[in-house]
Amino acid sequence: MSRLGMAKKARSKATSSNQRREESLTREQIIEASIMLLDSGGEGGLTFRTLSERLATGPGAIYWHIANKSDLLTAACDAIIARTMNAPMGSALLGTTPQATIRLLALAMFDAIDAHPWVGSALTRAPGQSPMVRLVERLGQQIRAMGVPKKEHWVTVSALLNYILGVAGRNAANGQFARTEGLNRTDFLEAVSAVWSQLDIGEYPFARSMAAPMRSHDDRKDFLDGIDLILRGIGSPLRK
Amino acid sequence: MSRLGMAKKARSKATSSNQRREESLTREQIIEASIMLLDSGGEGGLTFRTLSERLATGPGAIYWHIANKSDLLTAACDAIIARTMNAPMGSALLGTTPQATIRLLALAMFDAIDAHPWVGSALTRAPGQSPMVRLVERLGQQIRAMGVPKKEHWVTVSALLNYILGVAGRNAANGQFARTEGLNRTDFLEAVSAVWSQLDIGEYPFARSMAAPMRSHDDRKDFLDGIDLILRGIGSPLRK
DNA sequence: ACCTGAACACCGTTCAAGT
DNA sequence: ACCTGAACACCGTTCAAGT
Repeated sequence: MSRLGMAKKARSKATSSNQRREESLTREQIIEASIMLLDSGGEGGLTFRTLSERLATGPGAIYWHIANKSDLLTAACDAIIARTMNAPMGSALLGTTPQATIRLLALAMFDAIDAHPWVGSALTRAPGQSPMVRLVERLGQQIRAMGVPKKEHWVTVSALLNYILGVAGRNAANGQFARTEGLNRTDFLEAVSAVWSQLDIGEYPFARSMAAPMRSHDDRKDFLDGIDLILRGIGSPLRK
Repeated sequence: MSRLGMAKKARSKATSSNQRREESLTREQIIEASIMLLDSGGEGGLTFRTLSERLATGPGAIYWHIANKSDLLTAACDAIIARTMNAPMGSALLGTTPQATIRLLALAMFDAIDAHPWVGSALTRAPGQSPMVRLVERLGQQIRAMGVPKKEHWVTVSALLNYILGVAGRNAANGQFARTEGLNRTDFLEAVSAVWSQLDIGEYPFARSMAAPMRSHDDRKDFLDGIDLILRGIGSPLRK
């Protein structure tokens, strides 16, 4: 569309009349375009062909700047996480308790993954890489501030991290699944709730009883309640 | 290989001389073969072509019994979860505390996802479907038995579920990632730990301090410790 | 140094045609 | 009712050839 034309013009203009400007494709441009494609088209929306169209080049050009698709996904994911962890909530955090800060961090991640659902699965596929490092660092500093003994740092950060990524990822998957079926999230939950409410009462009594809360629940609120549950566990003495 | 030949012979023999035996491909056969392919070749190992080779048919035949690949993955996933939740740990569970039962259930899931790493991501992509129902039911019955008030059932089951699937999934992803890089899990953790230990100390002090525990930790033990952390939270009174 | 774009070896899925 | 297998419209990735 016009976007393509503009990109092409901008680049050729830079090449012809502006020497100091980056004349060539940059890694950042590629990642930025990837994020837009992932946001609008889901995981399947990012293709070396659509991407190169958007950047007004050939598919081969991208491989000069990026190793492969997995590399590209990790980089896009990292960009989102970096933005989220460095967001200007910084000042609001000072002076409150570490618990409150953890809640804010968790909520920021929840909202980021909600806005960029593909981040959920990308994070799982890139263990130990830079997106994860950023997350662990921010959570860890609050765990330290809470006075959790060093021996428990690893378990504590792992419990929080996995809960956050687990719920946020599942929430995002709900949204994507709903979109695939052509429903909005409310209608989707309505539909799942309807199915659960008709489960065999002898075999699935508990799951059946979850149909009602599923229909009326607030994803963000429940997410925070779970964080509180874990924070409570962190604060409690060991049972045995 | 010989397996292919055998399958072919068995089916043609059934067709020619045994009337009551299933002459045609069944959904179960397809799912079973899919599980084997997924186990040995990872997510990319399941292909309609490899699958139909293994079943000694054409790719089109599978579509008579299965809607599409997503349907196939969910069905394979459900088969694993069903087996895991109905495993003969049943008798050992009676008479112990609900907490102990939850630990056993969680560990069974951890081991199942460790043995079938593709289950982790398949579960995320099929929210609200039958695999999930089975899990929620088993966990929920124990939550009831613990005397958790009804109002907290939803949050509690969601916290446990997400922790279990989150950690198990991440653990499985570690294993797969390592395999892709041609390492075993120990060497992989060693490598990640080495990278983390060289992070900038000003920017990532906490993540850096996690390098050591990452090298020496026991995945299953840490997983259980996290479960205990959450169980502790469930047992504690609300803070405010 | 960076880009082009055709080519390769795959995918999931469909569908006329068979039995 | 169930299967065959060629065909379609895609993928990610490579690589000779260009500038």
